Amino acid sequence: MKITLKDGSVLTLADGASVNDAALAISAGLARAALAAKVNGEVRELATVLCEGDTLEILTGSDPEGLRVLRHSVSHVMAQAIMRLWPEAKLAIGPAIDRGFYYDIDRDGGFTMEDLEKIEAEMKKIVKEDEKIERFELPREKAIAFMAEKNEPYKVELIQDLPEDAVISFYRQGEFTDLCAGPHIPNTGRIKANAFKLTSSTGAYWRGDSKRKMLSRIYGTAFMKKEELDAYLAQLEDAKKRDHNKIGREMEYFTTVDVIGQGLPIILPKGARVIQLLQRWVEDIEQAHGYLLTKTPFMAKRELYKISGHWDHYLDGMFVLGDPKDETKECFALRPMTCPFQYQVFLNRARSYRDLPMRLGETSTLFRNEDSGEMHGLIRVRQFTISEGHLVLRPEQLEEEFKGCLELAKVMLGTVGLLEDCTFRFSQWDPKNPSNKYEGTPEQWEHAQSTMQKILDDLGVEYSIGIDEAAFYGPKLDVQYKNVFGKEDTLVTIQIDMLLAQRFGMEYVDEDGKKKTPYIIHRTSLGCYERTLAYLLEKYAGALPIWLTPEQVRVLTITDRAVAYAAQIKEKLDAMGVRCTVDSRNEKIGYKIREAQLEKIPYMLILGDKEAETGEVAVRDRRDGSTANMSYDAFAAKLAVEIATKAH
RNA sequence: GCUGUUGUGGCUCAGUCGGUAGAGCAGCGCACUCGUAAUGCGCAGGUCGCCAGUUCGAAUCUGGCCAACAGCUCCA
Repeated sequence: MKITLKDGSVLTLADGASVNDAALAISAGLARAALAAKVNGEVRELATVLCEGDTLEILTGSDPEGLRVLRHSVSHVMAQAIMRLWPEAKLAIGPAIDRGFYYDIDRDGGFTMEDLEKIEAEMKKIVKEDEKIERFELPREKAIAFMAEKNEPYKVELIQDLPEDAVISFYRQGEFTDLCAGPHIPNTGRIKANAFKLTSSTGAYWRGDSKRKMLSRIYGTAFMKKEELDAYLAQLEDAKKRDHNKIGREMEYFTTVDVIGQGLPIILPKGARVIQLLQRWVEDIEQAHGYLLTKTPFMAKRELYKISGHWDHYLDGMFVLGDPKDETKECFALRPMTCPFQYQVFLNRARSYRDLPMRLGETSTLFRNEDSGEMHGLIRVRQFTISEGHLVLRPEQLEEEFKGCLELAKVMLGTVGLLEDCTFRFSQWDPKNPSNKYEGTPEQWEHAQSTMQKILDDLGVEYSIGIDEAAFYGPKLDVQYKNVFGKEDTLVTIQIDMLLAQRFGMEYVDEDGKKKTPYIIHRTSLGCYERTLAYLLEKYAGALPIWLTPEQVRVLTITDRAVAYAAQIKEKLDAMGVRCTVDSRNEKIGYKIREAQLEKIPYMLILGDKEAETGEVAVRDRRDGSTANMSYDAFAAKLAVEIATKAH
């Protein structure tokens, strides 16, 4: 028979040949490195028998899909090791994930780091035993009985929840058998004993449901070569050095204090300056894009939130002042969003279609009573300020205005340098959501979502779909960003809302003299300033682009004789609006340079007798430590260009 | 909220068996006036996260609470 390989070439094999035979026919080296294969586009294992006309791509550790198969098998080996060490443990699920794998296990007391070492040692034995990994299938009832007999209640539940017609497969290696759809590598010996590592142990709810039991999850990762594992672990360590929560505190951008409370960071002068720069910039750009700046209260009576629906959907997340249940007394709540406040601007008087689109922008501080375990540095806090905005629209303006919002957000994210690492998520409702989260009719949702989809497709936006990620009033386009630990959060959001205008009685008089209900877009342009600052610190490892950095230039004197000259230079820099300080302390120049370097100040001007005499400045560049003597004017010109172009 | 780890001067950390706290850096003072990543000497700084309990005696043992970190769940 003939099969087609990835590069288009045709391989002739005996009938009944397997993927492994094909790999051997290509080269012995490939057969040794092979972990799985893509047959007609589907990931299959090496034992798969090929058919005439199949297309074949052999997968090794250098293919992401091959690595996934390997890691999935390593998770089985880990489960086997755990069952050898602690036979009373109960297995839940153990998939491969982006950076490795995990297995959820029910065992009293969880696992300590010492336990992980024991497990690793046992895993190495299993690798050495080189057990064959074999697949077999069982009919539903037998499969349930099999796992019940093994006293694996989680596996029984998993099988029971499979569709009636599902193929129920198992994988066996030595004495260990696990319920699993596969595919897997052919034998445990193909795992490199020095190229996997168990990285952490933590809690995770059974089936991701916080009402159910918390199991112990062990995370690990695996590669084909020790060097790849070492490089990965080194890269993780390196990423942690960029953690904004560490450098943001060390470099004095923010801090937290016990007596103020969780999720309420103190933004220190450097952080406050960066946020001020961002806010001014955003407000100015939005003004240029036709936004009207508003300033609305931080709190309102309970009645406002009842109209908006937040009282019903969001009460737990709000800071309430007063007794929320006592209807005889006034009760206020700090705002968790700006929508109903900003709508009052529209409602201020009767509106004409000529007023639309009405683009309202506000640098808006919000308060959300997050659960105590959710706070994280500046990324997840209880009080934060966003570049909020609401656009009130005629229906036919929706598409163009949505595009405008996306373009604006892209320009801003691009300017600060974060756009290249962003991904887009189309957050949709889940009509099956059991907790009655969503308002509006299926028709309204269908309309809002199909409109958004059309816009996204027209714009050629590459996006993933997030089911059950919508707001209660409409679908969202979320711009997502990952922190140094790989955890993703929303940076910017653009939402279509076809419900709230009606609830607030927002209307406009159309050309035909009839009153109509507008559409609304909720959007942010640069998102939450605290969060954006956090990501900027991580992206640039604390060395922010020069237009944003709190201190752009530091003037360092070599001796007291240069102090007067330094003051002259500073005066000139001040006059051009450069953020600059003079370090005229009586310290050695190396000491001052070291400090400025650690503070990641872009330029140092080092001034001594020579410079005072010639009227030049010695410019030291933070990035490479290079120095060059030049006239002040030459430096000022270069600096002005870098700041004006917002270089990064 | 849940699981786990952690909490000692501003920062990084030491502190043995329960006997009342120690270093480096930073800060302050003095001397040095120095050419591209740490000059020397000296001084000061802590209710050991908070509150109870056990004990003759608690940084150390027990409990509760608070906060920080990672993960889960939730979310901008």
